This record gives sequence, structure tokens and C-alpha cells, in this order.
Amino acid sequence: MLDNRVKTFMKAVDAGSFSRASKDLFISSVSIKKQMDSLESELGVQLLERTNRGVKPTVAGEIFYGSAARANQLSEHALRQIRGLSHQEKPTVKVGTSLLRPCSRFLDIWTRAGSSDEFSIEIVPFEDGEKLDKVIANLGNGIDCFLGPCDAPRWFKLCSVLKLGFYDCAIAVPRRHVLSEKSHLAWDDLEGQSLMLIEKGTSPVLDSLRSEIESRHPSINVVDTPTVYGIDTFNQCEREGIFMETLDVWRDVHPGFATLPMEWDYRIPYGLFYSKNPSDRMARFVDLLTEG
Amino acid sequence: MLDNRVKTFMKAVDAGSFSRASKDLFISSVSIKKQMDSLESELGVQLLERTNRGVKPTVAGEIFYGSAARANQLSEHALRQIRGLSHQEKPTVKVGTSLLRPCSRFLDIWTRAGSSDEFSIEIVPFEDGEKLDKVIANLGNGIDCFLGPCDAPRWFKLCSVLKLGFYDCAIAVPRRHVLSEKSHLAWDDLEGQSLMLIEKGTSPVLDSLRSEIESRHPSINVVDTPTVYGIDTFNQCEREGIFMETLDVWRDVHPGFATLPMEWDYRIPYGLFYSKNPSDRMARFVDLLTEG
DNA sequence: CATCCTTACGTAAACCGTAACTATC
DNA sequence: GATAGTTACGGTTTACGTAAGGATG
Repeated sequence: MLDNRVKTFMKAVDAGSFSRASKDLFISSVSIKKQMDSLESELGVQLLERTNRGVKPTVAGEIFYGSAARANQLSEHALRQIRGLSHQEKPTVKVGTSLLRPCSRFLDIWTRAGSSDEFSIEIVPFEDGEKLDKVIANLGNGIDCFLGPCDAPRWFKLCSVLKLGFYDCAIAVPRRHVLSEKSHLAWDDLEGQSLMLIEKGTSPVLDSLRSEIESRHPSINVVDTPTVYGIDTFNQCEREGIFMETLDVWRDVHPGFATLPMEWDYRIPYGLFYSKNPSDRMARFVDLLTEG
Repeated sequence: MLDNRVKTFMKAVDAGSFSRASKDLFISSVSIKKQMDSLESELGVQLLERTNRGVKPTVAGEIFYGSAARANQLSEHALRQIRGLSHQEKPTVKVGTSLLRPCSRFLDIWTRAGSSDEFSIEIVPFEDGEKLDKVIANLGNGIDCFLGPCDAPRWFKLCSVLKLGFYDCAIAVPRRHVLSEKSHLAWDDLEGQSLMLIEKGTSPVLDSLRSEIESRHPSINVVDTPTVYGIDTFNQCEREGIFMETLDVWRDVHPGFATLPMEWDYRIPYGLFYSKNPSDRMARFVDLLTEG
């Protein structure tokens, strides 16, 4: 309900600096600066005093902040009220889905849990292109939750995660490679190959895989990816013809790869990502899944 | 402070249809429709029931309208408060200026009125390209007032106008025409020429000029312009080489014309355009000019 | 058929991000 | 040199308008 710039203003005041606010909002500090300039010039009043140590609201800024906060409360209350009556029979949970965070397994779990009586589910697609951090930061608006691998500890700072099961680690082999014809791989097959693996320190499971490779299969050439796999990662590996550590659920992400099981037992836990401050509705939903 | 779409939503509910609201807001009904679609999809709730006779808020829409109205009140109160304290010494009045609504004469009047002690003036340029209606509808935000010809009664529906003086009607002659060399024109010079004149029914003064031409100088070919002169009007006449009825203040608008006085006494009143619901500050300012 | 909402499509403006710069501690 | 805000520039998205379509009384 409030203008975006006003919300940004509040975050900037809370954070005490544009740069800190930019981390909360997942946009650049430049953008925040320009939003504040625009807001101030529209109001014709300076709201923030900028120093080299951060920003501080002016007197006008403090008054504005107060009103904005009250208006925000008002609007949030109204939205809760509205959402409540729009689905009078069953509350709805919006489950995000994307190529790399498919919700296929979720539907099984959900129906088994018997929560289908109390909730209705709405599937909302989202783009893998957007920063995942941004999607996670906005859980509760638009998307209530999604399913994804949750091995990396970094997610736990940003949202709550309900562990639900495991994905098997596998190897994605470029189709043009002879090995892609095989039905499963063994360590011997990998000797001398390049293997894409997520940056060290991101995932405990993959760190131990990395250790095993380094100590026992040193001929495998490990290549680092950024901390989060994206479609780009698949494209890049396909172009360069190198193997990837991947997950069974990502079997159909890129047609240029054959996803083959490997003679190991590495598994990555997956879970339901939802807001740190879940709505009552969402909290109840998680309870149902936990019991089930 | 509120999101634009929310303000549009309120107007749409007030007006009862997108098309009527589009006239109030000076944007197309298409744009309103898309704003409402976007708002509804963001909230995940339908706010408006659309029929072929207009739109009507749903139950959710009525609740939302109520909260939005309260939030709007809140924000307007805060803005008044803020604006009040930001210019502690002197309140500022923002005077709009454009090629066709120059503020040159205003400065004389203002200093003579002695109001320079109480107010400070800020000159804010605006584009003649934008619909003048839109500028007028938004007086009070960004621009508090501007100076312009105020003969046409239609303005009085949209805003308040304080009459301040008169512009002399003159003739703009394309430079390539021999008559442009003269220092002033007489009726004889115009016989057989084409003369651009504002559409009948727009301005009483120009309507009487038109009558005089029709009855006493029928050889002059009167060409209609749209109800408001724009830069385009000058460009068009320059291209087509036809004379224009113009004002002395528009002498320097287009280099392709010589603006010559004419042997007549037609004058168009000009005045200060300001909001129908002026702020206290603006009302006080108008008072000062009236006294002076 | 008049009125209103909707769809399609091209243009114009707003938004955001990277990178380079400045100032202060 | 570390950390803040600012400026400049380029690409992308969003917003808006015109024109044409479609539904309803």
C-alpha cells in the first residue's frame, strides 16, 4: 500500500546507512540513494542527513518515519483482514516453484500429511534468474514458501527451513561425452575429468565430498562454481564440456546433460523455506507438515 | 506516501468507472485498468468488480478503501506538519514556468506587492508538452501556481485564478513573409491572408475578434487551432506559412515568426493559476497579491 | 449503438546495477 | 585503507498511450 520509496526510507532509517539497508533490501545502495533523493525532492523536504558514517533522519524525517510506520501498520492490518475473507473456506498457501526448486515432491508430502482438508495450495512460478536471496527475503509476499536443498547454513540466517527429506547427489555428464551413454558412474570413470563443485565452505556435505576427491582421487580436477547453482551454471558447463556434481531433481533442467547416479552415498537434505516471521496461517501449515 | 496504484484505486471507486476516473486523473483508462490489475495481483485479492457499466468495489475492496483513506489522511497530516517546519523562516511558493507560461511579469508584481518579506519564491520549470490540464490538476504538488492567459472559462472549473493584468493580442508573421519586415500591422495587411485563431467557444475575447473578422474582413481566412496553443501550433503555422493570432509575451517562443502589434485593442487577461483547494500558505500568498 | 472494459503493440520514462570517484575516519 | 555517500553511464523493466476488439444493455 505504501510507496516503495517510503518503505525504503524506513529501512534506511532502521539500518542507519544506505549500505546496510542495501543488504537488507537486496538492492544496491545507489538505488536506495536515488530513491531517497526522489522522495525528498517530491516532498520538498530533506528527510535524511547524510554523513560519511551513515545517515540519520532529520526532524522532518522522524515525523515522517512515525507517520509512515503507523500507515504501514494500518495497511498491513487491512491486508490481513482482506486476505482472511477472500478465501473464507480454506486458507491458501502459495508455493513457489522454479526449474531449480521444483515443488514436485512437495505435493506428495502434503497430501500424505492430510493437510489437504485444511489448506488449499496455489503454485506460483518464480524465475531462477532473480537473486535467490531476494526471493527468500520476500517470503510471505507473493510466495509463502518453496522447496529446495537446504544444506548450506547460510539460508538459516535468512529464513526458517523445515527439513523434509534428501536429494541424491549425482553427476551431470555433457551429452557429447561418451560417458553419458552409461547408466551409472563409478570413481574410475571420473579420473582425469573436470568436475564442477560448489565453492568450498558453502555446503558441509559437498565439502566432505571435496575432501574425499582431494585425498583419494587427486586426478579429478575440481572447478569451483559460485555459492548458488543457477541455469547459467548448467549452460557454462555444457559449453565447456565439463562434468557437474548435481542432484537427481535437476535431471531435466538442461537437455545437454545426462544425469547419472554415482557410486557414492552423498545426499543433500531438502526442506521447505518459509519466512522467519511466518503468518499464523503459514505457521499452522508448517505445524501440519511437521506432524504428518 | 501511498503507492500510486492505491491512489488510483480510490479515485476509481469514487468515480465508479475507469473511464470517469481517467478524466479526473488525466491518464488513460487503459493505464488505470493495468494499475488495478497489478494491484490486485500483488495483493492476491480482487478489489473491483468490473461490469460493462463501470466498476464497483468488492467487499475486500471496501475494506481496503477504508484503510487506504485513513492512511492517506495520516500521510497528508504528516506532510503538512513537515512542510510547516522545514521552512521556518520563510514559506516557499513554487512558481511554474514554461515557454508559453513565462513567469517574467510575475516577479515584478510580486516585488511590488511587498510580499518578498514574507515568502521566498522558487521557480520550477515545466514542459509545455504535457497536457496543461494535468499540470493544473496537480497544482499544489511540485508546482504551487503559474501565470498564464485566463480568458477561457474552462480553466475556472479546474482551478482558482487570480487576475493580474492583460496581454496584448498581436500577429505572428512567418519571417519569410514580406510583411514580417513591418513594425506594425493594419487590417489592410491581413486581407486575403490565412490567420490561425483558437477554436470558437474557447475564449470570449477571441470570439469577438472572430466576429469582427467574419463581418468586416471576410477575405481573411480563419483557421482553427485546438483549444490550447502549444509549441506544435507554432511549428505547424511556421511550416504552412500562415499568420497567427498571438500574444506579446509569446514574442520569443518561435524564431520563425515576427510578432507584430496590430491596430486593434484586443487584450487577453492573464492571471495566477492555483489549486482550487489551496494550502494555507498558498491562500495567504494570494491574499498578499490581492492587497498589493 | 453507445458505453465501458480489455487486448495488442510501440514508445518513453523510470529503475537498477557496475564502476569510478570523493570524503572522512 | 576501510567505509561511507555520490556521479556517470548503459541496459532492462515498467508505465503509458493509441488503436482496435469485444461484451452488455
